[in-house]
Amino acid sequence: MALSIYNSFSRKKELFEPITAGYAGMYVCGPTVSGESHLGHARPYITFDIVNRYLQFKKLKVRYVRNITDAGHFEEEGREAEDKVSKKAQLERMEPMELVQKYTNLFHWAMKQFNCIEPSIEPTATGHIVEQIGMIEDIIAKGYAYAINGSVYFDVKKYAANYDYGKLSGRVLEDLIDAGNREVVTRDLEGQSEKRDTADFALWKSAPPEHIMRWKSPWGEGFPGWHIECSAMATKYLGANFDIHGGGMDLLFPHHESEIAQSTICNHSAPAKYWMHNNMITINGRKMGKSYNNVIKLTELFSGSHPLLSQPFHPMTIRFFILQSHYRSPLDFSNDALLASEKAFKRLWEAFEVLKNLSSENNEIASDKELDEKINNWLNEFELFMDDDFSSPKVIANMFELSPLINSFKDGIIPVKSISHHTLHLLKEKFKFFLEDIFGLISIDSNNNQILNPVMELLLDLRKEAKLKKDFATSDKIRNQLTAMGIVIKDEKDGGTSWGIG
RNA sequence: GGUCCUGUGGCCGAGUGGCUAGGCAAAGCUCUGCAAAAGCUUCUACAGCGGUUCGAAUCCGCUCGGGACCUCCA
Repeated sequence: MALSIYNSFSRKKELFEPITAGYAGMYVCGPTVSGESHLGHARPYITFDIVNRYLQFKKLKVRYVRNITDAGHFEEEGREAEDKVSKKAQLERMEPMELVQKYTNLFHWAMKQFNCIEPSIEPTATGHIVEQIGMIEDIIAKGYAYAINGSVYFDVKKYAANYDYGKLSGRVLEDLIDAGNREVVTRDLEGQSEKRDTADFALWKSAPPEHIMRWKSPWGEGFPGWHIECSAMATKYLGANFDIHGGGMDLLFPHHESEIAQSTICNHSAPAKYWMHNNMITINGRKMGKSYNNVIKLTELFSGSHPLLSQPFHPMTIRFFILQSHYRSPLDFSNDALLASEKAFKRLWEAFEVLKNLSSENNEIASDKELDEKINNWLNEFELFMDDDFSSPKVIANMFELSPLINSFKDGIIPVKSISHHTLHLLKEKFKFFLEDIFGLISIDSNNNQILNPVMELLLDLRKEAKLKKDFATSDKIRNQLTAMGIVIKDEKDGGTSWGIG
């Protein structure tokens, strides 16, 4: 019953104890909507969807906040750089909110495909400029930030002198400064020279004349820094202290470290009690990311339109693929791995469908006590495994242990009476609950076609008649042609026939 | 250069010092008019070297390989 979560802050698994009994506040860093989401982005949102679902199962009232980063230094790929210079006619120019809207819509669509539950609040950075400016003013007033040339920077050196800077990421300030001085940091950051120290980060950036996104502020026209938006929105909707802060491992530094610094100054404490970070999706061992030029967009996955893909992949296949590994392990993408997941998921789902139709009247006593007990053990482990830092792969392994048994019950290889009706009931209940409600998986089948169903029934009837007359030429013709069309026929042990696409 | 992570069978992936994770692929068998599906069986691995221990994939050290972060990044 006790849920343990690996806390990146302590680098240990810790018992999850909500700050306020019965409630859980969770903030997850959402997408930057300046481009299309790729497979790597899918992981945190699916991971924290499971966390959200599981916390609710633990009888907690969850407030799940996931932001949309729609402010910053935006450019859309492919568009002319000069678009940014506002000398074109209104309709020809790139309207920032148009870009943001396009990718926000696409993101929401993808989340729906993945069957992710919507967050309780999905705040946008542009909708919280006032709060961000307020927080920056507070930090300046407390002496931990300075304004220069219309920009505001956080004074990391001063912060580090009084607080534990780098605790989350295990970083030492001196190393960062060294790195900066040694010019290991190759990228020439805009405004780097005006900072007092290379380790300082921007809270507010002055916007050059051609910059498309700009707001008025006490320091001139500009736009907010990346880190402050999360701090401002998290504080507004979850308070100074909340339970879980989540995101990808790559956000640990500097993003989350900076959030801690900002919140510590404004709210006198680090924002979250538990920090959760999912690992990266890799491709040929390398992190999938824009800068590596190795991304596979979600639209490409769903449609199969990428040179590395042999076919389209259903969103549920991808969800299952992600659940088959632990969220803190790196997960290597490949077409073969996805094909394997697709088959595995189909097999598991078919067993689940079979299970729904099993019944064992009022069989009070299991004739095979050992089997009955084994099944109960596997089922009990579902929750134990999830309690252990959301070990979804282990739950899935147990489901695969149960699948051959379910199929054997159906085919009569093992009599259903072997287990008590109580155990069967539990099996049905837990399988359904964990598969659908916790893992959020839904049927991949598209068999519910109003027109196709009766047609298939007719064809299967004709085939059955032919088989009875030993007219195998006809029965095989029906089967083979259907196979060629991508419809698979399965003859059941009881004489019936089922069919499926793919 | 610094900090951290990691190296598991053909492939993907769990692994809390002692008892077969699991999936995909492959092979054989059962069932079947033949298939498919399903069931059963086989394939027993932990980068290398050394150490701790009654016992190590799991702990420690070294070597080699891969990766992440230090810069926008899920």
